[in-house]
Order: sequence, then C-alpha cells, then structure tokens
Amino acid sequence: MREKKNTHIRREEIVRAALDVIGERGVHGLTIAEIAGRAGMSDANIYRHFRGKQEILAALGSFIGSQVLGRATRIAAGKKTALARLGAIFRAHVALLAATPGLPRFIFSEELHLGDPRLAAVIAGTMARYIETLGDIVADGCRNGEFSSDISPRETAILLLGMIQFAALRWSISRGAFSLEAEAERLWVNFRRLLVARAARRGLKNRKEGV
Amino acid sequence: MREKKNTHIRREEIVRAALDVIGERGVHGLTIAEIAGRAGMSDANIYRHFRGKQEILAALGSFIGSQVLGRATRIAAGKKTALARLGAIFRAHVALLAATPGLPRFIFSEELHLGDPRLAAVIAGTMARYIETLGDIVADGCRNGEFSSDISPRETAILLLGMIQFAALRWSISRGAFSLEAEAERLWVNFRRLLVARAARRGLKNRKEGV
DNA sequence: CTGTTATGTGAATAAACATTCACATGGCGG
DNA sequence: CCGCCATGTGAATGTTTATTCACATAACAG
Repeated sequence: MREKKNTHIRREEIVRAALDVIGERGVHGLTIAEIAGRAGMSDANIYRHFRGKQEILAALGSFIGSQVLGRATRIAAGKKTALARLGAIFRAHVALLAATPGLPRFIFSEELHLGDPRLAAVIAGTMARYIETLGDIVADGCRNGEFSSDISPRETAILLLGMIQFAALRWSISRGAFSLEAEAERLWVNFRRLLVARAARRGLKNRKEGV
Repeated sequence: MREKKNTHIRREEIVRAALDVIGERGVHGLTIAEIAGRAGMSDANIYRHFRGKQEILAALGSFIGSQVLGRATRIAAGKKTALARLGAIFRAHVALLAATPGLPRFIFSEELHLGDPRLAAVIAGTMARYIETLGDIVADGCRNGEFSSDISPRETAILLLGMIQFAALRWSISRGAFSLEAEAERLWVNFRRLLVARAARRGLKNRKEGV
C-alpha cells in the first residue's frame, strides 16, 4: 500500500492537482479519476479528504483567491509611485495567468457561474477586494497629483483588470497564437498614456514609470 | 405525428433553442434532450438536421458572430462623431449581453476554448474583426482631432471591449446582483473622461458626446 | 508490543447523455 | 390520386463519471 500522509497535506496535493487538470482539460474535464491519477492516489481516496467534487472546487476557490490577492496587496503596500505599483500588479497578474491556465479557466467556468452560489459569492468577494485594492492605488495617484483627480478610481481599476481579462480570453480562444505578455505590454503602454496625459497637463513630475 | 418543416427552418429553431438553453444551463447543460424539448421535437429528430452537437455549436458560433458584428458595423458606418459611435456600440453591446445571457456563456465556455479548433478560429476571427471595427472608429477620432493622435486605436478598442466583458463576467458571477447597464454607464463615463481629456488640451470643440 | 484509527484501494452501483435504429407518416412531384 | 422521400419518433445502446462499500494496512498512542 502507498505511503500514508495526513489529510492536511493530501488536501493541498489534491487542490494543486485539480488546478493542473483544469488548466489542461477545463473544469468540465476535472474528473475524480484525473485528479486522483495526477495526485498519485486512488479515486476512492479522494473521498477520505473531501466530501466530493464541490468541496474540492470550494477549496480551489479559496486557494486561488489567496494567491491572487496576496501578490497584489503586497505590491500595493509598497513605496513606489501609484503608476509603478499599478504596473507591477498588472504585470504580475499577467504572468500569473500565463503560468496558470487553470486560473482563468476556473474564473470563466460554468461551475462557478451556474453552480454552488456560495462558491460564486466567495469569488465575487475576492474580485471586489481586488478591485478595491487597485482602486485605492488609483485614488492615491489622484491625491498626490500623479493622475487627474476627476477620474474615478474604482472604474479605472476595472478598466485595468478588464484589459487583462479580455487579453487572456482572446489568448485562450486563439489557442495561444500570440504572446500574452507582449499583448499586455502594448495594452499597458496605451493605458498609461491615457492615464498620465490628464495629469501631465497640470505640470507633473512623474512622466515615466520608474519601475 | 408532428408537423413537418423543412430543414432550413428546423436548423434555425434548433440554434435559437440552443442559445436559450446555454443562457439558462450553460454549454455544459446543453443536452440534446434540452434542445429538443425546447424546440418542440424529439431527441432523434435533431439528428435529421445536424450531424451532432458539434455541428450545432458551429452553427451557433456563426449565428452569434453575425448578430454581434452586424449591429456594430451598422453603427460604425453612421455619420455621428467617433465618440458617439463608440458609445452607441458600447451600449448596444451591453444591452445585447444583458438580453442574451447565452452569448457571454458561449464565449467563456470550455467547449469553445478547448473543443473544436475550427470553431475557436471562427470566433477568434469574429473578435478580431470586431476589434478592428472599433479601432477604425478610434482612428477616425484621432484623425479628426476628437481624440489625441498618440493613443493606439487597436489597444483603445480592446480597452473598451475589456470593460464590457469584465463587467459581464462580474455580473454573471454575482448572479445579477447589480444592474449591468448602470455599471456599464459608470464605466463609460470614466472611459470618456480618459479619452477626451487628451484632446481637450488641444482646444477641441467636441466636449460632449452628442448622442 | 498491541490495538485503534486515519488513510488507502479495487470493485460495484447508479445516473446522465450522445448517438443509432427500426419503424411511421406528412407533403410534394408527377 | 399515388408513391417517394424528407421529416419525425420511441426505444435501445454504449460510454463516462461521481459516489459508495467492504476490506487492507501504515502510523501512532499507550
């Protein structure tokens, strides 16, 4: 018989395996057999650590949330200019998506959009906090004069995330036909122009990003 | 026995029924039985008009593409200002999404992202043309001085679509907890500010939208 | 060292679903 | 009016998959 590990470790192995499976086969292809095979255990053993598929998805939702939010809040708390922090979060997010295809797939998935409402509520909450984090940075920039003060922080944050997300969507549909990072960079340059132009008019020092 | 209709009519009925089903149950819930029930025919009869599920999805992809692109190109060809045309397409798109939940669900679906590559190629092409259409309007605006000429038309078009798409995603995950139209309007106002501010600096006449 | 318990497994069960088949019939060309 | 064929149907069929069960054993407490 295989080595026995405690349930804390097994749960993490299962969640990571699930994220891998989703990246390759989608949430629809997330079968117990696939997870078990990839995590190196039998199908039945999955049920020793989770009540069922739903609970695995719930754990995955929390895992993803902490990953994404963790990176962003760390960067947000830094001492760089608002623009530099936005850029850092933007690039970190794009890199995470490119390295973890299971992540956007989970976010887009019907299991999330049509399945258990509690899971959806958790993810919606995570997204709201993410938007808020970015919005706070934008507001910072408005306050210190980096950006024009008549733009809306929240909506500008959504603009930024929307760009990333739409790029990821097209990247996925086109089967990776272009470089996500390169596309994101083009989008960032344009976004930055739109954002700083208004401030520039007031004689700002920050013209370059300083990343 | 039921009334007999020719296959041209049946195909359209089936495609529309499929779009309805996707809106309610997702692409994963798009079963032959559901389509047949909703279109008022037996399961087996579906196969008189389509080779299988894949072919239904392919037909649906074309249908959606023509719907979305049709509206946009009509508006794009109008005589309004660039800003007004962008706003009209933006609002029309938002209204379409709100009225047709199957549309975003199809675009996000794993069937599209991981299934038949030919279907994905068709949709990717449609999106590219949509972006191009919007980009042409932006370029128009740059040429006639409505917008600053150093913004990038294509990337600005993507910005606009990304906003819509991200709003639709959050709307779907939050189970319609907010008004998509109201949220879109806030986003549009902010986008417009970012866009026209740069031009304003050059003494432009178009400060208001004129829709 | 020994018994208990958490951990592990192969095999069975049951449900959902796409597709096929043999058979029926409406509607149109002649 | 008649016969043909596109259209229509209920009943299989075969596959995939989540979940359960009875049984095994590693790891740890005492």
